[in-house]
Amino acid sequence: MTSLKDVATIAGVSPSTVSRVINGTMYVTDETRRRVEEAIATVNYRPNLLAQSLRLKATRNIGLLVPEIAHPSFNLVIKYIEESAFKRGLNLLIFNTHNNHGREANAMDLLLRQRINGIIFSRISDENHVINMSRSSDIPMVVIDRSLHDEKIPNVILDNYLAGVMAAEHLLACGCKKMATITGSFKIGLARERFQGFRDTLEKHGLQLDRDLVYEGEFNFENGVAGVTHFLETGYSFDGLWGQNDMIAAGAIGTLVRHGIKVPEDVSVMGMDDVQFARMYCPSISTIAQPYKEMCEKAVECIDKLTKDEEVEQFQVLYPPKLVVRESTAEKS
Amino acid sequence: MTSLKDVATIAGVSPSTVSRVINGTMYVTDETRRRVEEAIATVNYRPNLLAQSLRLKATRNIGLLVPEIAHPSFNLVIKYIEESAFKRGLNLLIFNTHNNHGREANAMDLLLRQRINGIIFSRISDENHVINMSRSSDIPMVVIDRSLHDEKIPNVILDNYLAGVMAAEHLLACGCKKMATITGSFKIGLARERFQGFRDTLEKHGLQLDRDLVYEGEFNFENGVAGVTHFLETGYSFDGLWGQNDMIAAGAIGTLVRHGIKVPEDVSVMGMDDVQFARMYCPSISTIAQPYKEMCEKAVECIDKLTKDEEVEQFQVLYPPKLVVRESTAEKS
DNA sequence: TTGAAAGCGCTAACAG
DNA sequence: CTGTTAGCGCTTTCAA
Repeated sequence: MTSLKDVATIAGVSPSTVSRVINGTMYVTDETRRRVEEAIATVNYRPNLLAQSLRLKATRNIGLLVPEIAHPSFNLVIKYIEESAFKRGLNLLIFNTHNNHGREANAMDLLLRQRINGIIFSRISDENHVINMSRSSDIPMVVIDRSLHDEKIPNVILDNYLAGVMAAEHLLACGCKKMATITGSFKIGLARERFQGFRDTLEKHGLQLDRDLVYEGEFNFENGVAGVTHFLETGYSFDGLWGQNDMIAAGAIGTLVRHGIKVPEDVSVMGMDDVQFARMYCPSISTIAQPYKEMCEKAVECIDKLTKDEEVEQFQVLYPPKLVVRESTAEKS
Repeated sequence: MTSLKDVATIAGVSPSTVSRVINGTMYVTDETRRRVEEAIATVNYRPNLLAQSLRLKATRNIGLLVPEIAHPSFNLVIKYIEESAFKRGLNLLIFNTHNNHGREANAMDLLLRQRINGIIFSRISDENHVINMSRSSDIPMVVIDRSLHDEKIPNVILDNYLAGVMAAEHLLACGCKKMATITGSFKIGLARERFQGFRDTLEKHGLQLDRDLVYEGEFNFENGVAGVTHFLETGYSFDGLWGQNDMIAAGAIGTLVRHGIKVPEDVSVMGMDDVQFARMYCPSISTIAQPYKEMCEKAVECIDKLTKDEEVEQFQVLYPPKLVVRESTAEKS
């Protein structure tokens, strides 16, 4: 590989001059500039980013930690983070943490040691050692998707309570009288918040949420299947159902249909997130969309600002969800 | 950040000794080793990977270029490449090329300039300048998913012709008499190969594939919708349909069902890839699975071998697809 | 406006 | 077994 030094020799100038031409850091005579540019072109010189980063103590790479790459919603997060990073000339390093503290710590270590420009976590674990690692470094960090209560790290998250409110309101608007819900684990804050928004809104409209129509489990397809199966086995009937994400909703709809229960005629079913397959499902899934694109853009913007030591206006940015009505819900006739 | 030099001072040894302790490159007295390790521990020293990489002219990072991060099948590719990379202590840089030559070239440039350890392309464009970039560098490269005819770059790809054969055979086994197929663009080699395998197999069993029951388009959901809509509008009927990927199949199934045509009772529908939502769909989608996990593992293994200047046994590794039978196909009663 | 020189943090001869 | 030295490729004072 040709180095800056080689270019300098060819152009008959000093290395510093070549550097100045490349980075435009100082004024250079038109004549010298021309000679340098010519030399660069003839040997097809490309600056070594490693050397540059070592010298400047900074890279143009950012790290993204997700609990599961193949999860449809993190899939969107990865896509949009990459997109925003690209726009700002940042490259993206991805780590799948599998919700595992060791993996998380390991990824952070690797990133910090490469003088990463910033780290975006979705679902940081609240294990102390990870937080401590972040504290002890001065690398910009942002949490997306799940809130973390640490004054130093900005949060870019959804208003999950409002999501619950909106889900309840839409099902009520459809004329549903008896609601069920299948949730993620209540150990996770956002599952509780979504649930509270949902329950509070039903109560406000004089509808009590039956405890036996609440099924708590994982944020996956199987849990949607398990929830509906449980409701049917215990003989509980309902005409409105909210799954706390689209995979739960898909499992629920499939199970209802396989039991000869029509969606949306007999039961209106809603999901959440608006992942890609929600619109491809049959029936297509009504859902509460997360503004992933804006949230990801914001997260990268935060990294950028923190890098430049600018103030990040709000410590916690709360994004409003959006209702998307499709086929799986309909007004009772 | 504390440097190796600091550790050396604290331990009262030379920098090289510290380096030797860390890398285990040479024998060091137990006593000195202890002192160095103690010093490392007290200041919580972590070697700077940038400096190390600059010196060694190599990183532990690899690059992955995909045409679309949010595409369900590339999603799996990303997941499994990350997994295989992690197992080998490699970090993953991701670029979304959007099938765009400029983006591709830009990503390669950025990667080469960081002395990336290797690059995995899925869907490299056959534009000359990208190939030329790869030729002129000595960085290990591998193509996954779409074949590239260049003697220097190993290919890790599926036997797409066989996939077509298997799809045809399964539909025949279901007792289908009149076949339709919705394909990706025939500009893409793998779409042609899949089609040929499908058509040849039908002919071998004495079934001619009706030209009017072949619909060519994009590899997406909309194309599945468009294909079936077209068939129905032109009055062509069929009892077996193969969509060349699962999204096409999903679009096709949804459109059939919405027209009151039952799947699989009236029409058996198959997809391809076995992406995540295939099993979540309703009806769940029978499909031709790609062994993504093994393919990704192979791709990373190739990078690893090429890095060590080992020979990569085969230039082109062809993987066999696998039939996965679910609800969307069934034997005619 | 340009060049010389130092140094980012590390490793690897080469001596001893 | 360990220290000294040079250098990976770049940027940035400082001086001319």
